[in-house]
Amino acid sequence: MVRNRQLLLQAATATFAELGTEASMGEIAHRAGLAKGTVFRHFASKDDLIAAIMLQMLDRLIGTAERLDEKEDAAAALADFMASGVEALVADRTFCAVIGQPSLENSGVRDAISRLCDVAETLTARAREQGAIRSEITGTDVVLLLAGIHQTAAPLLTAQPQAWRRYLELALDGLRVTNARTLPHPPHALHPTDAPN
Amino acid sequence: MVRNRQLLLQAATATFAELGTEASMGEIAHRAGLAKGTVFRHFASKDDLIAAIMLQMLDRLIGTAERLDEKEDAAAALADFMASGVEALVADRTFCAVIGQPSLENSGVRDAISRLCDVAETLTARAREQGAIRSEITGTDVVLLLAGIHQTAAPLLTAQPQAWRRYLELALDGLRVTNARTLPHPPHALHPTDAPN
Amino acid sequence: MVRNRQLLLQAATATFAELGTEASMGEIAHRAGLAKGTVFRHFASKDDLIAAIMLQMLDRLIGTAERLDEKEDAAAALADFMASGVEALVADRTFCAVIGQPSLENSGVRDAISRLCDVAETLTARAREQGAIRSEITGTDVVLLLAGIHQTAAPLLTAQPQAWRRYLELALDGLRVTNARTLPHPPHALHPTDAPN
Amino acid sequence: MVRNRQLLLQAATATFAELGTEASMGEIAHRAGLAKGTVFRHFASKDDLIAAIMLQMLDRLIGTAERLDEKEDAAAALADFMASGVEALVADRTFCAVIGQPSLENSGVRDAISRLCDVAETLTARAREQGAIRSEITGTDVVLLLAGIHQTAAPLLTAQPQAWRRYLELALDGLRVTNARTLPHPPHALHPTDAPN
DNA sequence: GATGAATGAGTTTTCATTCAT
DNA sequence: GATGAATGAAAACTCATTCAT
Repeated sequence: MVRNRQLLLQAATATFAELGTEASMGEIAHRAGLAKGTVFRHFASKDDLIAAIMLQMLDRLIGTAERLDEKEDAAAALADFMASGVEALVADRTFCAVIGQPSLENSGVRDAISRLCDVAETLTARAREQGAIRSEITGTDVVLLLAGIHQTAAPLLTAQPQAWRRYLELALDGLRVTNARTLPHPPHALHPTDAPN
Repeated sequence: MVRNRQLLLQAATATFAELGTEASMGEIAHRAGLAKGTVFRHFASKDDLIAAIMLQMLDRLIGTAERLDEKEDAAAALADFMASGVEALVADRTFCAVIGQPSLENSGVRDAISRLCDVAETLTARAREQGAIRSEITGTDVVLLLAGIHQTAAPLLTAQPQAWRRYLELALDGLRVTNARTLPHPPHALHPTDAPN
Repeated sequence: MVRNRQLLLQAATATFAELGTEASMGEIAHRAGLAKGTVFRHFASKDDLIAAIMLQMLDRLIGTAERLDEKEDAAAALADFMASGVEALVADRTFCAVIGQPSLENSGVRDAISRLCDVAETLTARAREQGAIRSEITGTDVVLLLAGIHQTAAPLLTAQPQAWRRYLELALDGLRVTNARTLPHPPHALHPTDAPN
Repeated sequence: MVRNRQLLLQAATATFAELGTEASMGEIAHRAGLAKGTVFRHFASKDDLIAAIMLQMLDRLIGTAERLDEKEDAAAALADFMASGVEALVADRTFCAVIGQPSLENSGVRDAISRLCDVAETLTARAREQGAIRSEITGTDVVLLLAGIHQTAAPLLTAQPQAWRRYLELALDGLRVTNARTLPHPPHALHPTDAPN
């Protein structure tokens, strides 16, 4: 049933957020009020479940980016995008843990990350053109920063759930600096095999 | 034997850096050229071993900070400290993974983090007073940023091991901005439960 | 539906032949183009399904024996019967695997095996009387030899699908010897618990 | 400890003989009076355990063959070898179940089977030369017959543990026939990739 | 002190079987 | 009658931890 799938995704998201990816499938089943076997009926393996959660979040974030791209003010759109992104990570540690592991060789997730970088680049390009941010910043930079900002605030998560706003603003201030030296390392794509440009 | 303890710490650091915290005690023992039982003679549990590694790294970092505090140029000292810190994280994923988990209820590590925040605050205060960075930035902010910058570059780690330099510079640029709005969330200590001083 | 039953028996026969008795009910349902639940509507349990397949094969073999019994030449009839029997086993490993397990306490199968031994005995008796085979050989011996001959050639099954013919002939040569010593162990019925007749 | 290894091999042999290869590692551990983990300390996987059992039996059988080869009377030596072989199978069904599964891609076992065929061929060759058996029979035929004879008697195993002697004699009588037609299918090696001859 | 064999709880995953639709 | 979602009892295998030698 489609409702059980939702139940499982919710339970898994919450469980992974709380215990990390090492949380057991049994725990997730229990929290969803279902039997172990049912988890495997919906997601063939633990990796599949993790991938599904990440895809869900990535798709949401891509949608947000596309909606924000219709805004006139590119700088505000970019800031809103980053706020949405960090907030999504705060609600679900899984994303962060897995985005750094290239071992998750899930093509669906890889593709979604590429798409996310693409829409981020669209937003970023407009902000660059409007002179709102440094000219050297790419969409991939912006996506990478999401996880970085989240991580910065993560140790405070329980005591200060909104602390990420402080570090997001700090990062935005860094992006907005226009009279600074060129950054010391060139930008790079996350999955450079995607397309030769 | 005190030499075995060193062997184990080295092997464990390398193993955790490579395989993450899920690496088994057996693997660590093997890499140290010792038997499993010996690991438990030196470290009562896996968590203890992890804590010892973190302590080692934190102590090194505290030492670095203290040495840098003797420098005249506070801004340069702070930048060097952050570079050392991020580099240490890059060399050892364990730190990052654990710092966000308040579940590591190890008082030794908590104390060391507090001390690190203290020396970082000393460095930061001088930079603030010299007008080199925003007046609202605290030592804790700086410590938190270490993990954040590392995480930002983490997905590129294999392909671009030096990418963290790009994001460190970006963060420093954010810190150096002086004409920006006040940050939206107040600063906070990492372990506010410590005795109030 | 009676047609679904046929579909299932065919699919199960093929599946067990290919994958052995460990093949899953789901796989069988899938190959039959039906749902798992339907398998259980037709066969109360996996053991029941296996028993049904064996019954089918045994019935076919009994029919063959009855038809061959009308032949004049008893020796040829017996040889043909054995060839049919071994060929049936070669086409379906299940039979062989299960015949040796007294754990399959299925009375239908036991009865069918008894009937098979009976018709085999009819054929064998005529061959004995015609002096074509040793006088001490029983129908049960002949039935047991079917599985034995199949097993002899089984390791070559993939590379040499017809190898059983070699060992069938060898066995027949053994049966035809008339000047040999009496066999060292007396003949026995397969299911001596059957009503004494 | 070496004694536990023996305990496990014994328990596993008995368990597999009784329940077939589907018997669980847990059951084996239990029968050996050891914990589950201990089984895996001695045998890395279930397949490894099965392979170890088969190797043990094959090595014993090879030894027997070599000893018998010193006998003057080649026919008697061959008969003794076959009796030993069938008896070994009767004591351990595992061998039979696995010899037919080329899926057990264990090179150690494959090599041992080859060696067994080689010594069997040595025995067989002498019997052939002494005119005691048909000239077309190979060592591989003899090895294959071991499992076949065992299988023939298998259904009687509980009621008549010695019934295999009846079918062994029958097979020997087949081998001894010298005035029979040539067998219909040529002989073949079990692992023809071993050496081109 | 060091060893490594033994332990057993815990993990992912499979699958026969049941049952509401 | 048919379906396939749900179940939960195994199964193979891992690993932190203990302890006799």
